[in-house]
Amino acid sequence: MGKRNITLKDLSERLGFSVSTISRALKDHHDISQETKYKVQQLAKKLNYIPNYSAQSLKNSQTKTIGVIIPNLLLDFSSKIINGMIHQSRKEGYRLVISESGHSPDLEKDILENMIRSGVDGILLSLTNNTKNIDHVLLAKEKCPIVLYDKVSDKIPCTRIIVDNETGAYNATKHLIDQGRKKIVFIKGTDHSFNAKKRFEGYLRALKDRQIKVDKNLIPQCGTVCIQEGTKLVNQMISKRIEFDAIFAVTDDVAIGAIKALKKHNIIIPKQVAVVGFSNSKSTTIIEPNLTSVDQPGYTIGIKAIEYLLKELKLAHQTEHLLRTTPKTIELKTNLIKRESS
Amino acid sequence: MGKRNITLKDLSERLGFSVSTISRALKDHHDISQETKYKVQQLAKKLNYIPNYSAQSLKNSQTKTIGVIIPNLLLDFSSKIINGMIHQSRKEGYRLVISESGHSPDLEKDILENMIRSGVDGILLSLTNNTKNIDHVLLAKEKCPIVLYDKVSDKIPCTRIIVDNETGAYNATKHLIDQGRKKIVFIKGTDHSFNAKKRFEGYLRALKDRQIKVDKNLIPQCGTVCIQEGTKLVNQMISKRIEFDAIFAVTDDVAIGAIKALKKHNIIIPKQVAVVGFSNSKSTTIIEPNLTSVDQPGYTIGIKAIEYLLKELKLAHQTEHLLRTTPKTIELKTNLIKRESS
DNA sequence: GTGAATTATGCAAACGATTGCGGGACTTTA
DNA sequence: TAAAGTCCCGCAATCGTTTGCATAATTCAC
Repeated sequence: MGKRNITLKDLSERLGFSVSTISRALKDHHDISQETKYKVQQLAKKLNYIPNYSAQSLKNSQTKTIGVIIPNLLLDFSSKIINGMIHQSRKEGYRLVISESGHSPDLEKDILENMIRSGVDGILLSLTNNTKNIDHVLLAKEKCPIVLYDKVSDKIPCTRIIVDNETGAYNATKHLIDQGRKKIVFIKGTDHSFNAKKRFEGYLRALKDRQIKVDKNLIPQCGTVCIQEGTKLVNQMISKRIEFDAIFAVTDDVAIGAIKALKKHNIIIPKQVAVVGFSNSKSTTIIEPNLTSVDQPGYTIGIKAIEYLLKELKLAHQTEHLLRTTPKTIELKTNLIKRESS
Repeated sequence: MGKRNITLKDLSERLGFSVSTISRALKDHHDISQETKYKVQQLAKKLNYIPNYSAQSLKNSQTKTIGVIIPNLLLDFSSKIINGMIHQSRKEGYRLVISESGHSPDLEKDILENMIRSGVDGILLSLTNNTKNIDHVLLAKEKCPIVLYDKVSDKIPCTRIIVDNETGAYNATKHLIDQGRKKIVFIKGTDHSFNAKKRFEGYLRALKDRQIKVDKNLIPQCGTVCIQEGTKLVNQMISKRIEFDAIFAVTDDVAIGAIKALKKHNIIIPKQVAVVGFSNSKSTTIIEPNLTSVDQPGYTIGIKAIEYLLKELKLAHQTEHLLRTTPKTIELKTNLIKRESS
């Protein structure tokens, strides 16, 4: 602004070449002579020519932008994922348009539609905890490639980038069992969360492996997944005089809430009760005792999500239409970080 | 895309109207008869017509997207800011392209240029802690409106959205003084950080107001601003047998590091030493004792940043060129949250 | 020295939407 | 009945870039 941006036409007028020659010269087309290329490229540099993105998008019908939908940005884990996406997309020459659904399915739907209207080449989607109806996703999928990450659903036939929640939870539980813990509480997440379900399955498998029988009293369930809820549930168990020697919580926040409750009742961690969380968020090293937790490779999720989406974009671009590749599921390994709480 | 997107031309062919009539009918132009409008709008809805963003951008020479550059996403405060931006921009019909500079001036410069190439209408910029040379920003400012937020510089003549760091620090320090604390440590941030400087000034003013003289021994300085650094500095002071009865840290992380050091030395908080941080991050309620901290309205910063940038965009659009409005500085109030640590 | 191949460039349509201008059909006014 | 006004609508240019095709100039082979 100030003054208008330089265009191909400007260059063409200054140099006496046609616009098409300028265009080709700038992209080193073999039809153009070295001399001409040189002149054009020099002038372009001198005048700081910047190709008009919109015009290119219009012509090439690709916007080089990727939409990202995330339920909650205010989590360490989310930031890590976004970070990976930012870095990888930058490397690949794509822009990222990021929006937050705040765990509202309606907003999710709206954002999805909006992104498609505003012309993104593809979308990275992590579902709301409350997304039950998935029609809007299926519909969106008809218009542009979608890759699911972290919070996924097996009802949506898209490539999925997730962590191996089941094995992560299995290892965490086994870690507790190996210490001789027998009465291991599992604080469950909400019911229709894919991840929460997998973590529960991991817990169950570990118990089964070691022939510990499942005690429903030891498996309270969160309404919302947060610190307060962890505290509340553990308080309840204590006041019901339910006995336990370990707690594995579906989430770090819940685990931290649990720790707070235990400390309030002067229960010694990890001597009397060991605690393990899930996510390895920053808080794990701030709470005392430091919380053992299952680390999820958020940054890598971000990277992979971009990678796989771009693969699909390239395929779609070659074949000139959305193809129904059999969706893959990429499961990333978790890593149990042992700390003072266990 | 399976099948091509519907265009105005498609509608025009189906209905027998010209493309221009279709265009006008869709935007409720008064030149078009009710009947025609109805027909067009019906068919558009039925076929799910989506105007081509790139074409509109090209024609209107505005992309309806805003670039956001942030030094570090992995902070509660950053997430809050981004959140505010996301919500406000959405409300105003703008998209957000977000990138992270990782506190690298080179990357900052590169991202800035890239955003301008890729055609954003305006940019929201929070500077790197290491940005000394600001030429790239001034240069970018010639091409598109920039609003600075949070980490700003007074050398750049742009509108600034910041919190009132000085008053925040002043109040925090006064709070400590009011409790009878006399030997108040201030753990300083890096030297050329605008915010850190202001916080230090607030600290100094409070001391001056209460006629406490400044003791350089009580003002250690961070290399990098993090937990470890806080611990290290406090450990040093203790081993040097420097006496103090309160610590005000430039950042929550530093304050948390300080608390860890104090606890390790069995110093009772807040009885022997009170601690106050800055930012009111999530960790403040996880560390024990809970940390008193200066709350910064991150979400509001995000909102305001978008608001003021859009104001400038509208002005620029009216006057058809970048105008040098005298840049305003919007200072948002902070709020001291008192907790157990003081 | 003629035809073919190569090299370098320009023409013009296309991408999809917007908009100033012009004009036909119809109604109103004097 | 002629002039003026109103209402609807289409033509065509435009935004900046890309690209298939045509064309002109030059070179090569025989």
